[in-house]
Amino acid sequence: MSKQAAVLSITDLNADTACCPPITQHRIPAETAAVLAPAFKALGDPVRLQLMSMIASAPDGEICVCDLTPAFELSGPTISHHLKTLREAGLVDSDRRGTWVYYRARPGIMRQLAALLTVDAADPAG
Amino acid sequence: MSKQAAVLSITDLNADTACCPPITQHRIPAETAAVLAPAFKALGDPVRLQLMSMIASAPDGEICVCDLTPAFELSGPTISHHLKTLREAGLVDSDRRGTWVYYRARPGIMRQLAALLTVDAADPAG
DNA sequence: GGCCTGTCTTGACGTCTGTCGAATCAAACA
DNA sequence: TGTTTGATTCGACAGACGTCAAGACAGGCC
Repeated sequence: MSKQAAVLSITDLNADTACCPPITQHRIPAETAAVLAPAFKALGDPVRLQLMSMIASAPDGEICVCDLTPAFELSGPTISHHLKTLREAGLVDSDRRGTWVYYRARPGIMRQLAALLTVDAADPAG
Repeated sequence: MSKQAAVLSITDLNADTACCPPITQHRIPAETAAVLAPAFKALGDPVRLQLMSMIASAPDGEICVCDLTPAFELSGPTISHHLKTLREAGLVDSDRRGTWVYYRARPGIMRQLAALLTVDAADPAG
């Protein structure tokens, strides 16, 4: 998969190297925006943001759905739906182990999003 | 404005000091998620993400709406609507100067969001 | 095998969002 | 003052989203 490809994918976003410079430095191409926006969108719901933080801050690097669901006053299917959204956005990975399903954060894409929002001290915007 | 207030506001998000540790370190409280999620949500649309990058990377730190609108194949009202969304999320500031309206990025909240997504090398998730 | 527990999928419903055309507001200029 | 140009607001509509109830599936235990 060449780095020069015009169209990015979730795979690229989870790579170790940054896919894009901060938005304070260059305008994002439409193709890049189309790939990155869903990730931000997935974090744009309070429930999913909390879910994401619970998963990302889990002591063992992963957390059981059975620990996530009771933390909200929402039905099981609703939590499952939100987790699916996070999964499809490439933010988390799931893994069934026996009866329970465990979720794990994907640090690569989180780094990409953080890098994109980086504000350099010397930026005009700063 | 005390730092211990349970409820945050957009003002807090634009402060220079970080309001919250990275989500890889602590679970986000519901109140914090409720304040931060709209900012991510605002960035969750490809058009708004491009608008934000055009504004944040503007050479003079600000950019005229008249330069933003022709960059998209969308009507003026639609661009105006997206800009309003970014404004209400606290991501940009607008400023009318004579005939034209200029938009400027608010680096404070961008830093907050970036800090929230920071993945430390020593994190279990990393 | 049969049952139970836990999770995910499906279908449905009300609400929110993105988009546009028309109207409105603000500033400059003749 | 009246006209022109630029940006926002209003009203409307199709499509997407968040939520739940009901059903289906996977795995463990008797």
